Amino acid sequence: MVRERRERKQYTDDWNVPEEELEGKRNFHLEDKLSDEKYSHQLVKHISGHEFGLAYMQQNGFKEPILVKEKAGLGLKVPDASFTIDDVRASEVNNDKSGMIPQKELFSHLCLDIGRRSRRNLDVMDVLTQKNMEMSMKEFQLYWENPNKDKLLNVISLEFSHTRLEHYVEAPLVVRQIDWVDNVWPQHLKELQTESTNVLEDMMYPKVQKYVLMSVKGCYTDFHIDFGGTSVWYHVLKGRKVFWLIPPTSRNLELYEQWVLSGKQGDIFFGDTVEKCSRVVLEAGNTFFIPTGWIHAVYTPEDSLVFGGNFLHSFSIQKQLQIAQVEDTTHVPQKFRYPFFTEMLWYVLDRYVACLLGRSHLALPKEKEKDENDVKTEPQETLVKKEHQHLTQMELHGLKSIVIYLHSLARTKKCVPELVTDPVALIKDMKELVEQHKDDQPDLAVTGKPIISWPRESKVKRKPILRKYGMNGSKSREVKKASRSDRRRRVRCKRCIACTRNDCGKCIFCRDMVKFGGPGRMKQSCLERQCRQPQLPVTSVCSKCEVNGYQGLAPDPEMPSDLMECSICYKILHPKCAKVEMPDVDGITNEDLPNSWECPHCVKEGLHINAKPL
DNA sequence: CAGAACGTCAGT
DNA sequence: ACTGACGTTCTG
Ligand SMILES: [Zn+2]
Ligand SMILES: [Zn+2]
Ligand SMILES: [Zn+2]
Ligand SMILES: [Zn+2]
Repeated sequence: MVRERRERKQYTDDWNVPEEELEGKRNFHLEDKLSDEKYSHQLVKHISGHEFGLAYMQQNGFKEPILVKEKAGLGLKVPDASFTIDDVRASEVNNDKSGMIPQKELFSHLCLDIGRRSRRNLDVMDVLTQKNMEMSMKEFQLYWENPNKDKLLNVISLEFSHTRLEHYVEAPLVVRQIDWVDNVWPQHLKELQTESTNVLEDMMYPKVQKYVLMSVKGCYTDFHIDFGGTSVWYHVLKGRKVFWLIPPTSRNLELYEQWVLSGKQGDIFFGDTVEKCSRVVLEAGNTFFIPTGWIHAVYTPEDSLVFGGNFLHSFSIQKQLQIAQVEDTTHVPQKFRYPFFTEMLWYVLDRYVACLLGRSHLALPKEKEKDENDVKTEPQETLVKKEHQHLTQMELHGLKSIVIYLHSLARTKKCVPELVTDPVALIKDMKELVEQHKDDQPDLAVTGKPIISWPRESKVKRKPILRKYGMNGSKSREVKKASRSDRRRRVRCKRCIACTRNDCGKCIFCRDMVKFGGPGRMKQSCLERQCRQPQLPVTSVCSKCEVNGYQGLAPDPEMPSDLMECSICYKILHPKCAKVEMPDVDGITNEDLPNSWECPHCVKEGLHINAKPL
């Protein structure tokens, strides 16, 4: 992936090279490079999806490209390959389910959706002229489906987070565990992101996590290094790809700089100027991982569809910083670089200090159960402390180099995020952290557990008052577990804080409501109005005596029902009626939910032990 | 009866 | 896991 395909273009722009020279194309033949035996030696590590976890990372770091042939075990989610538009067979065969959208359409629907929602044109590279051009998603779809193409167009910088497509794709688990965007960047900032475009001004976080690449046969992307020293995951959904790979040794990076600055990219196949260049073929279904700084070129031998993403992480920090410096010296414009690269470094320091020393220097908005008040607060005391956690050498050295790197920046280029209240104190804490960990043992650092991550509670904030309505969790055969349909539906109490609020008009359910201009299909309560004490319907009656919860009187809104509903068998009873049947056992009242207990019968049966959490 | 919205399901 | 869609239940 490249943030926006720049390649040569960036430099031709800057230097104002006449058009004619651009038309010159290549002075080498790709066929030679595709077959030449001198690229045959392998620099790529082949491992299984299960092996490539966080522990692998902590053990080995990520210094060589990794090829995983089968995605099983990676924790990667991609759409079914039948997604692709040319799987005509699927669309013909699936006539069982009537009224279904033909599979054939799905891919283009999704891609169109990207275009529609972002109101943005695609950045498309014309392979022959190496020039970027814009076109609408619709135009590209026509091109893609047209069997008689008169030129080579390549889509390699289409980031699709915050589009419909995004939910079809999840990065491999390791990546999600180490990606700084997921584990370092303040969550609330990322959540503010709405635009699906990659316009820097609208970007609230480094939006580089999910790319789709669409390339027709013959496409070629010349040698480059991924922006900001990012690593890459790269899954070939359909088609095939050929990579030429060059390790980021100091010597090679130096040569790379020269090659880029020479402006002679079209004349020289960069792979021929270095000592080692390795070629690898990726088949459909393969997942490829490119480490920081690896210089690579890509050829597309057949129409291809690829999902991938870029990420920074803690196991190649020094290299990442080194690549950032390469970008400096080759004058790569900001818009082609990792967004908020330097800001991210500050956040990294804070995250490590917060997670290991328990002191955060971030002024984060506090989320409290107290409702109502969502205000900013001071930097927080994170009271997470356990036994000593060992850091890998990679992390330790990396963190040190961040400090040095930030220190080396000119005052105006330090990019301290506003949220970082006291950068000086932060640096000081980091130095203390490094000191504390100077004797950390590498083998003890291989835990398979992330050191830095956000508390996973963000979503659980909304009280799970109605814990899991249906569901038994019990395997026991003959348990006369009431089928879920027997469960009495609850209704809002109309008195709690939530019930007395007004519809917010902004949440998904409000926006769905007809009164707010929505289609009214979801038919759900406003999120702000989710009842804290859902009641049994006033029409409920005891299953034993068939009297309601109000001594047979008319329901009084002031008086609570005296019926109890069993959270296990769902029977509704007066406690006194239950007592008659089973005098020796008491029910267990559930404090979280009004009129809820585990009835004496279920308690006696010991069924409550099956009450699984969640 | 209309209006609200609960719990569940299927698709992603 | 997350979300939207839906049938149905509940209230007044
Ligand atoms: Zn709302
Ligand atoms: Zn309520
Ligand atoms: Zn009764
Ligand atoms: Zn029961």
